[in-house]
Amino acid sequence: MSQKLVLIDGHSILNRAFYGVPDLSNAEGLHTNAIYGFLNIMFKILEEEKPEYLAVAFDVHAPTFRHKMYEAYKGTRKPMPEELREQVPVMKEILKAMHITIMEQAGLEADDILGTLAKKAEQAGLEVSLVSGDRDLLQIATDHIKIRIPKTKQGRTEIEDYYAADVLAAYQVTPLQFIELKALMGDTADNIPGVPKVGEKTAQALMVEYGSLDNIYAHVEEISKKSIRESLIEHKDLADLSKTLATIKTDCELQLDYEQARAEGFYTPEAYTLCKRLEFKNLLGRFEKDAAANDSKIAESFRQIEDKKEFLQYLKKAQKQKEIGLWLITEPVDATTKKEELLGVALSVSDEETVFYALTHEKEPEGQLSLFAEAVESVDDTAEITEALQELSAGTDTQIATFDVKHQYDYLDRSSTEQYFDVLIAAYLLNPLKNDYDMEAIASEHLGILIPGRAEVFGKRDFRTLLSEDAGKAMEYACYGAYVSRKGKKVLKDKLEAAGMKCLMEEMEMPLSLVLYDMQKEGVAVKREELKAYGDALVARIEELEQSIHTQAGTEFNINSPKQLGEVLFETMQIPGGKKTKTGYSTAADVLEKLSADYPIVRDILEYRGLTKLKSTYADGLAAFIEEDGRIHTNFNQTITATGRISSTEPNLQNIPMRMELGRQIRKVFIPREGYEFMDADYSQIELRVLAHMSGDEQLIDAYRQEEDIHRITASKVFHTPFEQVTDLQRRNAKAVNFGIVYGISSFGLSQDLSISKKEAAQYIEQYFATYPKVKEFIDKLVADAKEKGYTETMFGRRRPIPELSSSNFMQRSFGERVAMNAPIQGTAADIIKIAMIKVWKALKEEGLKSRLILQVHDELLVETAREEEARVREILTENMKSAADLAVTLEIDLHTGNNWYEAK
DNA sequence: TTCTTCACG
DNA sequence: ACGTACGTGAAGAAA
Repeated sequence: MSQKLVLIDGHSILNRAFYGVPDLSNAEGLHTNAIYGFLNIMFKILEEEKPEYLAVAFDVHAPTFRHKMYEAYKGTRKPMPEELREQVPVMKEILKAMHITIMEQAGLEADDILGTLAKKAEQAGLEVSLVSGDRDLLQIATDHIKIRIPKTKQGRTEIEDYYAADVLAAYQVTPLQFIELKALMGDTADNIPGVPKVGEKTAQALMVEYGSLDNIYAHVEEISKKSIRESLIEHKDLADLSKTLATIKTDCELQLDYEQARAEGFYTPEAYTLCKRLEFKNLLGRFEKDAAANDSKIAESFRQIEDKKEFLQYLKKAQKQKEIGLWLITEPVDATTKKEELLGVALSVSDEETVFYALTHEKEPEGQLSLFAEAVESVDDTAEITEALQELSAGTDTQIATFDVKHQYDYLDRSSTEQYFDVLIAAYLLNPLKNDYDMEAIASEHLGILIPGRAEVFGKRDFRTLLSEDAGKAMEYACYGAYVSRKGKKVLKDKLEAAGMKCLMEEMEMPLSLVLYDMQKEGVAVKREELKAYGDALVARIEELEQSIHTQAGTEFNINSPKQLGEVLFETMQIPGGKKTKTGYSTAADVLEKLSADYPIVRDILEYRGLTKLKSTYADGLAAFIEEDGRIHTNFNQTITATGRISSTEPNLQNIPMRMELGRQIRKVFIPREGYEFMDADYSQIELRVLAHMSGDEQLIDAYRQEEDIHRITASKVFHTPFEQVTDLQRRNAKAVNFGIVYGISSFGLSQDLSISKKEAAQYIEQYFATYPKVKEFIDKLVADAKEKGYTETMFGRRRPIPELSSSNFMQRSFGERVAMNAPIQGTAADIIKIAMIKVWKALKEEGLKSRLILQVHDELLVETAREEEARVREILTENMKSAADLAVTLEIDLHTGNNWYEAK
């Protein structure tokens, strides 16, 4: 058996894959569909052929001789879409990482490289498979050179194979004649003009009859069809040019280094890391076992300390270190609670030394006393270890790098945050668009090292199980955490500094992490019984509505199912209001509301929807989160949002009903503890004020100086109406435009919101911009700057990348533009309230007050206030919120107190 | 797991 | 011509 060479036409396959694979992108916003498709095709071919050698050819972007000839003839080539262009360098990077030979040479097209290499290999006695999406290559086919054309359809890749005989069978011409066939018929995709009026059929007939281009012209007078004959004669120059264009060179000065082109050693750690970054989860398996061998080098320096005394001494010694990495592993005590216990401590002091200690926990004796109870020296050493950790982390002599510090404050010194650096927060600031920031991702993206992933190590096990089942793995996993934290700090700190976010990190996010920790720890008291009663009260009405809806529909169905509901309303009942979504009928509230006037059943459905939402999400949902202390401890997440806001989960306490009275009643179950009251302060239109400041628009700033209803003033200015005569409608419209500006205005969006025509909406916007000209200037500049830099920035330097801005897709690009307008405004407002939170928290703490900050809802702070401290807390909130930022307009707040959250709003 | 809907700012 | 307002999280259904 002779040896085999696989040659791949890089751009052509990438192109095929780009159009054949649905749009994909990773968390960085990089499009990846073409790369994904390419790799799939390549792996498929490799598995089929098992070749000895492999090379990929690319065009160099500089125009080649053939292009120039063509461009001289007719314009330029169609540009490559940006989504594809950005994938080319990454594709090459991944091929390089896989040690696959890339052939490219200025002045040579990929076709010529492929043709030359194929012919040379054939002469050397190899079997050649040439993979391309381009039928042009068929002219190269012989008995030993197989042209393979992959077709991607419906996610499946099928490959058409052509030896010389197959070309003859398919086109009735030999591969060499195929060149002239192409020259006659042309190829728009390949920019070969061809002879006008000669298409595939005519060209084929001519070639079959005359055998060559020369022979056709020798007998051109015999051609019966007048129009074809004349076109051939008139456009002989085009035929000749086309032949030159269509001919692939096979005699270039080019050598393939067969040693380097060996088809082996693809699965390198670099390639694995890249695949991971590109989020090709199902390709990762190919790399894993080879990559695993490489992991162990770092892990060789990891060790476990078994003896508690030894570990305590180690912690003491570590206090002399200036920089350490520390990672504490905690897990909930059991599935019923959020309460966690400390399971392990990993400490990394240098590249050579990272250690791990596993804590022991005394377990309650179950059932009868064991005979061996005396023999088991199982004591809970949490207290001792915690004490040592507190000592280690107190003061600023030892800088501690860690991952997710908020989850570890239980065991650390909390008198300041200056000694901590959280690589999780740093990674978030550097790119807030990612879905998760696990240790593996940070290690690979920022340190370029490969570490075993959580899923890989744990499977479905938790850390506790892992410790008992595979202590070595558990130790290694924990140590990686400390190691990556310590190493990552240096890199991330530099990156933050370079991006101008050092201050944001050190003075805003790190202190905030402790504030959020305290808020979570504090929680908020909820009246369990009242919440239950609220839910029960809903049930009766829900059941009544369910009956009524089923009766009116004449059929029993699941009202909660949009699919069934759509079918019942728009098919069974024949209610007009047609399709909307790709999966079926839309039954969203705005659709149903338009129908509710005419159809009683629709009114019932809307009411039903509202009530079941309250029951499931709030009544039942919240009840499940009340802990033993009678309080709900939400998670405040600091590394989720794209704009810098914080988010709340398990449960979400940032979306408790407010706008509708019935829902709002739920707020009555949130109560202060005995002897306390709630004090709630929210910023008044903080985003619009931020807009006024950032744009510097004198009119808008002036409007705020008047301390009057801003929407009314806007209406007065925009509609040229005296302030007192502004109608409610005018005010509502002005308010919608104000909101629209903050969201990244579009006439369509505004028209939807106000139920007016796009044209009218556009007029409002125009008038608004005429009133506030600098606002227009400002948001235009935001978009322009973002396009140039690829990201937007808040007043405090927080960045948000906007990859969509370079999209060739209108929808995506428009989205990017709206985001560019919104993110700096929403983000700056988020920054301001974060500053306020830190200031309020500090003031309460420094003055030794009992009152506590417990909730944040984007522009609102809730303080559980000791009654005797009311006056002082009022001052603290007011002062600190107002002075959180120095803007051209004042920051105003609305502040209320009450015996529950309902009263305090 | 993904989609649809809906609660909040 | 394209088809949306910005930012979240949770529940239930469908796939």
